[in-house]
Amino acid sequence: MPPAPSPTDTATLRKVRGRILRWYRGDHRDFPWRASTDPYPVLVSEVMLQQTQASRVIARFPRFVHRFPSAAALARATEADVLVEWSGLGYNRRALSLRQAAPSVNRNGWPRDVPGLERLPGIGPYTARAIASLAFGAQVGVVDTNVRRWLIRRFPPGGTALQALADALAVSGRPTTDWTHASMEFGARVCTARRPHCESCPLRRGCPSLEAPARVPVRKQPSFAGSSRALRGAVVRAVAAATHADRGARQRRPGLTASALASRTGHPVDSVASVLPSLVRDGLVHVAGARIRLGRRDPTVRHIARRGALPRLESARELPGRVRQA
DNA sequence: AAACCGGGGAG
DNA sequence: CTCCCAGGTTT
Repeated sequence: MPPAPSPTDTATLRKVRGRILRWYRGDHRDFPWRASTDPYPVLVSEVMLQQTQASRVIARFPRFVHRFPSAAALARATEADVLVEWSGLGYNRRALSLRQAAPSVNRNGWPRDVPGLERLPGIGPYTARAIASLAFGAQVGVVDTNVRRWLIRRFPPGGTALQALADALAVSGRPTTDWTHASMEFGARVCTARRPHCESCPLRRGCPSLEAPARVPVRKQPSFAGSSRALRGAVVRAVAAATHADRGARQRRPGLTASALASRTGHPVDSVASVLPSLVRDGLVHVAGARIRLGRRDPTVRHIARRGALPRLESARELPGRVRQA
């Protein structure tokens, strides 16, 4: 007698995949980052989308790729430029990682497999698989918070790791781009976190969570209001805004004093000062004299300022490299 | 494993 | 108000 079919046998997986794809092709949102499979815009959008609602990325993604149209352009930009363009998106360290990844792909080309992609700064298991799948057509499952939720509800923990389950669903012998978008969008719009739309779900038939969908716990976060993260964010935003304004005004002494920062963030100067060391350590700001400036200290600017003269053109590559963190 | 890292919108 | 969001890095 043959063994009972596993709840995750091939036929079931194919059925689930087909239903979600059919649902997706019938009705899906039109995001700007779905227009291209070029790895650079895919990378930019996926980093922006980390822990950030798609609705908030819609307006920012086109601006960013217009300002920095290629990995080469991003590599040429200063950290301050990138932070200004990133301002307001949150998790500012993402912008620095992205900026840092650019010269790497310029020198070495794009890593085409997941392990290679994961070695780029700011790219973890999710983003590496998203790029591999969306830009290079790799048959790998992409598990974001939406996919994780619907997989757990449709295939309650049965010993199969979520990643393996997602991988099995992705293997179809055909391009994975549609499936990857569909899988995430299904979780975002149908199998939602709070009140899933079971009544109109394409996976109604055979779903063990039908009508009694469990809450799938997400990583919990400390409260944001009044936190040091909120203060850090306010400081970086204020410095970025001042930097942006200085560019327009050809200001020769960019940056803000601590008291100006206190005034613009509405926090006591002591509080502002208390978060500066961590911001400096992260490379989000640096202190030049009495002013707080955006990004890491630029060694070439320091060199120029000290000598009071422009360096010769060919000496640019001999200038000291950026100071490594201790 | 737990802490840290933004900010905003939905419920 | 709480919860959640196309996560990653560091300790």
